[in-house]
Amino acid sequence: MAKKIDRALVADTALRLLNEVGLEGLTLRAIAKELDVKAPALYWHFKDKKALLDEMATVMLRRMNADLGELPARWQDAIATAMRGLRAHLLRYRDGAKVYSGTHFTDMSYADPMERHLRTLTGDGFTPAGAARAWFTASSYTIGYVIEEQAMGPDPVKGGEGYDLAARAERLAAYPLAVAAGEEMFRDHDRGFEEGLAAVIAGIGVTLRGS
Amino acid sequence: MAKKIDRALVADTALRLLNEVGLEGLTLRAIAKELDVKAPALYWHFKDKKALLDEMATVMLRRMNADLGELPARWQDAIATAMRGLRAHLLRYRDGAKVYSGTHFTDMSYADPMERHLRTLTGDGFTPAGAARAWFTASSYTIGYVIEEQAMGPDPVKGGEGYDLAARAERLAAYPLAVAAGEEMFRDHDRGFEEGLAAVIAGIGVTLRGS
DNA sequence: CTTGACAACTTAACAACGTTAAGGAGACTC
DNA sequence: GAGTCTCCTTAACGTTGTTAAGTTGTCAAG
Repeated sequence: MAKKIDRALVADTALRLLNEVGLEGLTLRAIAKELDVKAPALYWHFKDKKALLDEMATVMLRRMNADLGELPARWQDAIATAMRGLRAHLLRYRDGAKVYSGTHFTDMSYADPMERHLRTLTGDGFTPAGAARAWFTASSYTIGYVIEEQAMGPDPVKGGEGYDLAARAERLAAYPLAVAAGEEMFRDHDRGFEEGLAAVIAGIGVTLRGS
Repeated sequence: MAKKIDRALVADTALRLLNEVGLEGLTLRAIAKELDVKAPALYWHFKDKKALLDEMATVMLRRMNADLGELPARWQDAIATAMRGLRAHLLRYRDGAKVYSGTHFTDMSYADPMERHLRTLTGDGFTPAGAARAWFTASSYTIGYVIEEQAMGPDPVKGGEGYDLAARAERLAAYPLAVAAGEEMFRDHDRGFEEGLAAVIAGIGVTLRGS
């Protein structure tokens, strides 16, 4: 009841609430109520709502890095593991990718894991610039993928009704490839992500390594 | 003064205004004022604000497809041209990528160009599913890239002061690769996009073609 | 002409939002 | 025991998306 409130607790509570109400429903008053506090109290800990969202993204990143453990030795596995972890953590929260993307982090906890990942790449034939480019390219793919994934609604293959593919097929009867593409894109996001990720990593090896 | 207002005019005006005020400043009252009309009038043409944003994204897509012309014959060039066009149109508007991503289109004008692009791929050794995966992978990369690009602010190489790289380098003195990565990522977005795109396309050729 | 209907707006108002100003309770210091 | 600092409350402001109800213009039917 009379718990001590600090930045970490606010951000954690906000992330929990995010899963229940989504980004639209994530108001300062709702977060405050969850903390048994009135809305203006949050302004003691954060200068405005954007600062709170930045902190939430930073907490997501910290948790992701905490899950990291030993890095794989092969650079392909290092990138693949990191991107799977990134996607998994973005998917843990409703609209997680939207919250994460385009915020900038409130501390430097990202630097150490990033340095280790980049060192794996440079130790394997990448120039520093090439490693950075590889990292940014894979991250862009992952974030873009998850944004679309979360915007599409629940994965139909996992039970939930995400999108009416039959109706879509009827509207697009004149465009058979577009129909097939829809069925490819709306089904089984896990497999789809892996296929795209494999392509991105393979391409990084071909065009970015050693340049 | 007494122009006829319809959905297309509203969406076009909103897109123009977007460049002046950004997504945060894009209120219904501001859009209405631009049209010499009061805010509730917009509800005659759109059921709510989200429907207007969907229409804006659709207009962006239509303009993109209008710029399309003859498709390149090689599948690599088809994807590269399409993704450069996508990025260029997302960049035409402030927060363009955020508006575009995660909205769903209000008509079927996307189907015909998509079908033609996919046909280029299937005519070049891709299965329908492989072509769809290739398309979605490249689009995810492009959208993710532009979201980060627009969130980072203006390209420092083009004059504007986007981000203080010197201060960043000082904070991260213990992490030399992360410093180098920052300089790679914050400079010259055009070249960075091309390098990542080349990697993605190369990887698509290796892992997705003929499967 | 008048009537009536429909389309395209206006005026007025609502609840909810982010945010600020001012103040109060409780603990810690000198 | 007075003063200061931290952390929160109460009250309020201006804006936002949105709804309800009424007004104007247009046009066809009788």
